[in-house]
Amino acid sequence: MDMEKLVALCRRRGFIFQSSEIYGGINGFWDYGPLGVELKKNIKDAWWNDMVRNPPPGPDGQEISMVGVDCSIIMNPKVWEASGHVGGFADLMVDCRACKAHLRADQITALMYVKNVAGVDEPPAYFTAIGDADEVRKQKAKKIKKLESAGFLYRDAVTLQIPMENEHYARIECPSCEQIGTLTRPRRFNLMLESHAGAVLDDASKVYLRPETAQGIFANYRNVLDSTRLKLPFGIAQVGKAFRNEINPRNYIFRSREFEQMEIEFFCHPSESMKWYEFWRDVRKAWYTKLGIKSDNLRPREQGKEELAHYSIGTTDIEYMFPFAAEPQELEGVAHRGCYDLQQHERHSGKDLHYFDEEAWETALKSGQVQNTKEAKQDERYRFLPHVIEPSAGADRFLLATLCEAYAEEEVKGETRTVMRFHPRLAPIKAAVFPLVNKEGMPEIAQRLYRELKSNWNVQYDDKGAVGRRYRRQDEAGTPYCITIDGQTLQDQTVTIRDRDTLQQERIAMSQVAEEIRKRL
RNA sequence: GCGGGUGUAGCUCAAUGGUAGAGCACCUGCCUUCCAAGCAGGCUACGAGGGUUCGAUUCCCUUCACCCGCUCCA
Repeated sequence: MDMEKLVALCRRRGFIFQSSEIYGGINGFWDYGPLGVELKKNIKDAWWNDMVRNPPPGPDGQEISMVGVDCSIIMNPKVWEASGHVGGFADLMVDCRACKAHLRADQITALMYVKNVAGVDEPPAYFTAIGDADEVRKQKAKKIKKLESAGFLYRDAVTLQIPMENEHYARIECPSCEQIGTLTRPRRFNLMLESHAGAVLDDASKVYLRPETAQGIFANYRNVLDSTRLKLPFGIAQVGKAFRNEINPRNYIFRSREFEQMEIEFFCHPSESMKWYEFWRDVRKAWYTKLGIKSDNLRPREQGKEELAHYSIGTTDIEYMFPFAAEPQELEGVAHRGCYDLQQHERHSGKDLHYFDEEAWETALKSGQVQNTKEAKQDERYRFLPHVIEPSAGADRFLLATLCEAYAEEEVKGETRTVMRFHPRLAPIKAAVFPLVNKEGMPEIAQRLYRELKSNWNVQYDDKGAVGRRYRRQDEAGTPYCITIDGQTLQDQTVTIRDRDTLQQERIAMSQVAEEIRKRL
């Protein structure tokens, strides 16, 4: 599939426009047009319905408790200190002044070689490469051999995120162009977008646009618990905008600076966390398949140990094989975050975020296993920080996958037909109503049917041009059903319903149209 | 962020140092009884800013956006 053709169709049909296009656009920001907003809304509604209001049964067939929140985009900046996004947010980066390479400091390993003459070290030599010490040895084998034969000995291996003295740092070579002393010192790039709340533009008024919706959930975890009578395990969900100051937005809407997330934080007892992690991983993958993503384009990928965030016990990326990339790209990450987030917020806020399992406590008390003392209540069997499973999905990324998956061109009677094969549940327009010709009372009947249907669904009426052209127009919009009022309708009150994918028409009673659409959606 | 490329109508493309033309699409009307038919008419463009020039869409500079490669993607 050709991305350029998809982008052109999305623009032509009003799915996606570049933001601020009349001013030349702005890198990393996109607008959804009339069809795009319907598609996106359907995606978010499907997620909310299938995950929050009516989630699938849990691993043991039990009902799952899920509730939602909708938090502010701007929060107290301390939230981002606790979450680690301020300061620790971005990786340390180094730039090469000579070859302009832009590299992650922690991925560059430097091997130090020193020649010791009469108890005094000569200036050291460094060899670097992207990767671990073995990688450096492999890449620089020849040079190292040469140096060793000159009497230098291996002394140490460090990554560039370790602070270093100036005279040493000046002898580091760029792993890309191999020039010595051309690397800048490691620097942090702030990937959070900033603003100011309040009239005065100073550091005290500095606020951040949230880089993820998750922290709003953690910050409200206590509130939700106290206001709902929820018992562990349970999930809190949120759909909303998030912002990241991506250095290099690319690939259409895949990596934008403003995007929408659909996130769940599922809180459970530590001993059950692996079970829930596996549950959500499987549920989330199945959800994409159900909504029309072919499973061979969908790759769940367990992250390797070296990729994992330091607090995570396990993470699965659900990846999709986009046409613009050779490797599958992440649609959603299902992360086992342990108790990291609640622990961080407990430390930074000073508020108690532990969960007290009253049921377990009562049971233990009744059976005489414990004494009713303050100390006993502190036992981690009854009082603990819940573990968290986080399925975090990108709404825009799934929308893009949906577009890529739906796009099809095919030959119909020597003509090329372009059709968006959306899952009917996601299709922006559910049905279109046509009078076959604009006479003999057909438009009036068609209008009446149109008005009836649009009280339930997004439906279009079209009487312009030949009927074949109207069908093709709806194909590009991905409308699953087209209903045509023809001469026979005047005789027997039947209409044809045409299927987008098979092009087959079926004749049904006009009074049954709404019921038929409901059945098929 | 670096290197390369591109930027003329909604789309695909053309021409030109003297302010632009076609096909498709779109709109109006006629015609049309099932998959982009036909006829007539119509709308719409030199990405932005600056410079050179009597005059710039064309030459130069800057900038913005997009594409490809590298890098990055907490």
